[in-house]
Amino acid sequence: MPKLSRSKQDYLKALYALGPEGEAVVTSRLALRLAVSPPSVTHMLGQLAAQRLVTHAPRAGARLTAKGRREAVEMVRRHRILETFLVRVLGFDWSEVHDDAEILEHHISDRVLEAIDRLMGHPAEDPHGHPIPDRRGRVRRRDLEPLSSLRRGARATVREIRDADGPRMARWKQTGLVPGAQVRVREVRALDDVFEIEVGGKRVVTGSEGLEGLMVESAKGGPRGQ
Amino acid sequence: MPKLSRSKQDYLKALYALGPEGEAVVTSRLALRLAVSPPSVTHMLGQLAAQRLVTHAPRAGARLTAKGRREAVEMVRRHRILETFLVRVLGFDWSEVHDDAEILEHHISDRVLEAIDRLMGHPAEDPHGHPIPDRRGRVRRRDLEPLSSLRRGARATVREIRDADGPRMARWKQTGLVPGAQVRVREVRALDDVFEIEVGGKRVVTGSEGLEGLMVESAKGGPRGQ
DNA sequence: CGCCAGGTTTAGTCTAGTCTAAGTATTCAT
DNA sequence: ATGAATACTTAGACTAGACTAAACCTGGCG
Repeated sequence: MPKLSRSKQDYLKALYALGPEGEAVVTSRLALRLAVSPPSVTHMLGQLAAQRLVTHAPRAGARLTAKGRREAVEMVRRHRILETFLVRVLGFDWSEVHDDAEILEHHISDRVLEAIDRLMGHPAEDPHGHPIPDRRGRVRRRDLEPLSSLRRGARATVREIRDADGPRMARWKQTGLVPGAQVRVREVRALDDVFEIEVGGKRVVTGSEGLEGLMVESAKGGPRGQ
Repeated sequence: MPKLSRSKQDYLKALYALGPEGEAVVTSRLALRLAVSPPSVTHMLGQLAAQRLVTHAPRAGARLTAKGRREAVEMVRRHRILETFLVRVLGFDWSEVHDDAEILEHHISDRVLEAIDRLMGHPAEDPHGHPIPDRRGRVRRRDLEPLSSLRRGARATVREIRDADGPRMARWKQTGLVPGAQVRVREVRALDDVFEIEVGGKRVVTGSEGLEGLMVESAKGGPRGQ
């Protein structure tokens, strides 16, 4: 089994991000995500299919096989361990570690990865709140929803930051929107797209656009508690 | 100025290793070192010359320009910082860190490299005893000689381990031949190539072959004056 | 003084991954 | 039902970096 090229690893990762359970993903969506032309995607899917990492029916999109998913989850594990390392050990801010992890995940050997993981005591979550798959590829799944989908009065806990845009994450961090933060929705105005929430006693007003990627866990007991 | 490809970085590093002060290095020597065919070397030297990183006169070999040497020293710095990190922080043995550093040196960003360097307090030497160039590319030069060149009765201190062969380094380490170790030459028999030395009170007998790459600093006042 | 052996360079090919241009299939609206 | 818009695939070409085969110096020896 030849080791996968960086490019192939990237395709599998993208496929996993867009269809984690083996849902079909169409060419253009993949092309967009990987910043590559559609023909390149078709071409690469052909190769991945030949290696039984995906199935590819013309015009019906591609889906990960079990084998392909294993590879993808492995990359996710690497990425998250590296981000955690960059933050916890090297002291970077979690808003600025994505790109370095993105490169290193392809080049670090298993032994170095495991040594880093051991050094940190096998963390279960990365700095953005994402669960880190274990060595056997199992991912703890949680039931989260976008903060922007909450209704007025709802309370919730921020769990994950799904984004790769540094400045935006830095802004969230500054306003207290970090994993673990308690939030309450004070006002939702669909008309002019205004979202007003309370984070640790502070009021924050924004458009729903500004919350894209913030995933929360709803507080039990419904929107009218306490 | 486009960043250099991994391959180009490797060529420059090899050129530096074989002719650190800009001495001419012939095609075949480079080909051997890089495990690549001679035509590949000629081809690549053409490109490096076009970028003013080397000068290349047909059949006279190539030599690094100042610019090329800067790049090469930068790679050496990266390599040595990474090896130090793998040993000091991740707990690897110095006999087994070369290969990982070899890959990572090409892919780690400046900011991560500097963060690692800071974390370790800007070490001056790597685990094999090699000086780490500073950020401006200055290398502290020392006056060392091969252990195998010492004469009977000479005393010296081991300073550098110039090798990339893991098992061999592990053997040295086990017999106490590590940077800083004091050695005394008890016997040299050129005829049957036997070298008998004393390391920390222990006697070690070997062929001169088995000492290739061990660099020492002669003790002052010893039999090997000047 | 010439010629052979060696290493060096030229020439042409291969692979992986990308691209653009053009062709084909599907879907949607009239 | 048919044509237009959209999306996917095919075809062909480019790049970097490697390779092999063959041509080309050049130096040493007869």
